[in-house]
Amino acid sequence: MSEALRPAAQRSATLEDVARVAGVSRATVSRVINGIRNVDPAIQESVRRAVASTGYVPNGAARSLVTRRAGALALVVSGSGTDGRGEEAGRTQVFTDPFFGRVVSGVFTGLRPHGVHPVLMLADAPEAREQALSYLKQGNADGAMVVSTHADDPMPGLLLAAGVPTVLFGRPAAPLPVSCVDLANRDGARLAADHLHARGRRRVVTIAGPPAVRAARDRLEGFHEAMARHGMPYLPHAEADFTQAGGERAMARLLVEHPDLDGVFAANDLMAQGAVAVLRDHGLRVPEDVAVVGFDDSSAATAGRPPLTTVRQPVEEMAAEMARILLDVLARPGRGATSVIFEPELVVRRSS
Amino acid sequence: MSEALRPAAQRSATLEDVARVAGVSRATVSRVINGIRNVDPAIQESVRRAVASTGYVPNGAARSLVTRRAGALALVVSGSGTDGRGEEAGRTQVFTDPFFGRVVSGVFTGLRPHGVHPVLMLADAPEAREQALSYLKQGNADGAMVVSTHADDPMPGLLLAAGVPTVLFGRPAAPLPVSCVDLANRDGARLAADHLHARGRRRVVTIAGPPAVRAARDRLEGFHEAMARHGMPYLPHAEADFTQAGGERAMARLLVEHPDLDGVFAANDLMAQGAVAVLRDHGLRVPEDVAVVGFDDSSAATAGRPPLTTVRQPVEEMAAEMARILLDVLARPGRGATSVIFEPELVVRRSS
DNA sequence: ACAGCCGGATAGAGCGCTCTCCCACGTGCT
DNA sequence: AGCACGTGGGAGAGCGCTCTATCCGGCTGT
Repeated sequence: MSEALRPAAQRSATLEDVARVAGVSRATVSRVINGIRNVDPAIQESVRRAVASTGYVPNGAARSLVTRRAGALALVVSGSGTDGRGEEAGRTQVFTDPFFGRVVSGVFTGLRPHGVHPVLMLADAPEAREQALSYLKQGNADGAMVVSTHADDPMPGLLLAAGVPTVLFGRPAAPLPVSCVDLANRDGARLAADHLHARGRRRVVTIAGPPAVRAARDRLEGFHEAMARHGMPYLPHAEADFTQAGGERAMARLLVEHPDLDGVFAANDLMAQGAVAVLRDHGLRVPEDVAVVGFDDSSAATAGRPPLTTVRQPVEEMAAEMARILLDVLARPGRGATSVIFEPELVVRRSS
Repeated sequence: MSEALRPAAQRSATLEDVARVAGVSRATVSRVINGIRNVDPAIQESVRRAVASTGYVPNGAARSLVTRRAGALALVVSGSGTDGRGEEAGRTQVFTDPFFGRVVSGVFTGLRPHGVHPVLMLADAPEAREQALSYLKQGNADGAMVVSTHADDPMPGLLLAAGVPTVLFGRPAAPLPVSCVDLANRDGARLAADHLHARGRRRVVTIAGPPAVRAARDRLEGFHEAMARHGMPYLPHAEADFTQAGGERAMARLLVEHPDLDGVFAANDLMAQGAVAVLRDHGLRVPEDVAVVGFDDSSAATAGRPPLTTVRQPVEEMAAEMARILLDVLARPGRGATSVIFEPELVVRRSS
């Protein structure tokens, strides 16, 4: 909480005041304001006038106290400690990733019609996790949408245990009875594999995401599986951290070991972009010499030269659906966990 | 508010319960929990045990009701309607911009030590503005940090009128008595101008941001002013929307009219990145044929090839300072508006 | 030894709202 | 005429917490 404090504003009007002005009871004013039950139109009108003249605004805390709802939902960015970088640098990394922006955008889409606002919480370290958890238990938000990066992230389990209604972006690693939205990552990787194969690429490498991230593993496995079906059981791969710089380093390493490669699949667009940059640095042409396929179809896919062929993940839609599911859980509790899996789609651009 | 609703969880423990278990009064428990005034250590201990055994968590709404503090602050992204694009597309654009991510990161830095969480609000249209405003007036957040894109944005004025403690990122267009953080944009542009001039560039063009954005105007004017001092009173410029695609279009236009240009200053890195891409598409080498200087020093500056020379705007620090100022205003109200202006810095990389 | 203090704990009055009763007054049916 | 019922409105009991005023008991000072 800290020492936050509203300035000594003059006492603002309460229901009581409005009731007095309108010459009715508190209950009636409340009814008009919340649009509940029938109230004589004439009285409604006079109440409305009283509201306007007093400049009345309902007090959220008082309302929450009795309704036991906060009218806010948490958007929790969880997992991912600061991998060696400075604390803030790691944070900037996370929030600067187009993925995060798309999630926020989608969440707004899902929440806006209901007048609910997202509270941003970062649970990247044990104490931050505790803080976030206690904030939620205090009832400051009615539920949580969790974007969890690491598979072994304890946050979903903790939230579940705390009885906080929760929806995840991405299937949980451990089998938890919790709702989620996710992408068919393996299928997406297969699309990329089939495409590279169809383009005649036979010396293909992969830049994978962190193995601790479930989506990263699924993409890698899906890709390898599909390639195996095309008769290529072994594929070199390097791991990176979903950042462009990481992608660059991985690409450089792969080039040393496999100078004759002719195709690259990266587990996200940022890394693919890094790969393209390094390939060009080495005098290789994309796509003539090396075809590159990314994943996500984020803004990074169209930002670079050439624009990336990529596997589309409809992050905004997924996030909006996540918000809708949570709202739904809150509206009628007690129903089992649901999950919505989105289908990926290949978007062919000039990098392959 | 909508129909959000907590699930029928079993009644959680209240202060009363804890008091009963510990065999003391409610007031004493409250004191222990809030760490206020002297309480006998032995009693403190037994209260703590009672808290643990009951799993007590204070109810935020009840506390807010009496303390008149929410323990949350709003981060308002204001202005910028959806310029023709779809509604969600525009939102994604805003949130995907590295600038937004850096602001969020900085806000966390400033807020974390105080256990306060940011509530994200988007005020991009009249009704959204109303919604945000009423949410704030209800006391759901104790104050607002506003990132306003357009100079004629009414939000700061409305917040001020509503008595909501406010701090702006960027000076307000109209002279309002409101605290803010900002960058010395003109000085930053001057650094860019001096640098390009020192590099011997004499046919320089500018890709400006939307004239409705104050920072964009300041950068343009500062640049022109400095160039005039170097004996170049007239410089062609094109306006764009701070996006990479916009930067590309602007660059293409400028190339048609001024095929012999040898220097480009863009009002942010995203547009600079677009400029580089288009220059290369035209077979021009950066920096040999054309030197490019961006603005912000965002992740986009180091993402492309070549990495951009740019004017550093310490967005994270600025946002953290904005949060600190707001916290300060809340802690001791009634003091006049303050402003903190940050100094830009030239970061020379390979694009110039 | 008694007034005067003071640390330590309690009682209880709200904070502003919602919501469940309950009442008064028609209306329609038997 | 009598009764059930529906409809519009009021009274008042909390929701869980903080905080002021108050009380209690033991210690000091003269």
